[in-house]
Amino acid sequence: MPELPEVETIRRQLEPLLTGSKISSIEVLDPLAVAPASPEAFKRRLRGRAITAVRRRGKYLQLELDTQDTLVIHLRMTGTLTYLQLPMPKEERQRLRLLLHLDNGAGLAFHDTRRFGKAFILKAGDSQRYWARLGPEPLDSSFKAAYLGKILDGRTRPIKSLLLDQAMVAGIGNIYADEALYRAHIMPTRPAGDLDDEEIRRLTRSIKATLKKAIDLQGSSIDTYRDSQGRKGSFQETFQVHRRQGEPCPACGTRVEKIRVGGRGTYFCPICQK
DNA sequence: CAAAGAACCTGGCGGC
DNA sequence: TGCCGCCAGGTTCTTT
Repeated sequence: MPELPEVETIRRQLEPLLTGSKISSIEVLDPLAVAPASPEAFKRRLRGRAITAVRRRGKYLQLELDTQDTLVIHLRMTGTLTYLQLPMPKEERQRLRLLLHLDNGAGLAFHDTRRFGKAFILKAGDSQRYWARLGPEPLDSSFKAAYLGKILDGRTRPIKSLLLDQAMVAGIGNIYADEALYRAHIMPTRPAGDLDDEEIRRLTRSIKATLKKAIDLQGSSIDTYRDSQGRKGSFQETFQVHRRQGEPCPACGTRVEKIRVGGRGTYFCPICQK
């Protein structure tokens, strides 16, 4: 579920709450959440550590530690991170995978219904290599039409599949790929290498504008996404096409269609997008 | 090497 | 009401 805007929303909320606080103890309720590390090894590297910074790269949240290690968390489809006062009410321990106790009496809870989410410790020496796997941040100034044009060149995959490839651009997922392509008036199925310069410029601008607006609205809550205080985002109320099959296109009134692209449900306006 | 498909999990929903 | 298949915001491994 959570894409760049959702993870950034959580990051902004947690940064002032976590920076400078110390992890006093750790509960690993689901070993799968920290696998392939053992719960013991995971806890050993975290216990007693202070959090020095809260950052984000793509859809990954990074809690930097005073050891120079980083606690990395990926929420995948259904993960949530909640900041709360301890002890937790019993009913909130449903589907709890991980709980960090902080020295100020608060806790950071990682819930995850589908159990795809992961938490792991990245050692300082492995950091550079690990993050180099990802493409640039789409909101950075380094993400320009010239870069996008270069990576699209010669590729036959649908443009949407390429936007979802984290090695090309980091942080875009199914929601924002659909919304950005609609905004750029480009069909999700277009072979990436066929886009002309004007379309590439339009797509670059659309990606940035869509993600910025989504951050302003605290992300999208279709089903399970919640921020660090358990609240929903509101960008879903502004969806133009995503999850709106059969409803009218906001621009021309034509019914929004749904197809499958790269195995993912894909929504578009057959008139406005070329 | 690029691209497509399956696998990893759980739960909700529609159809029968 | 019960069972079955399909679908879901993501990533990674395998196959073609």
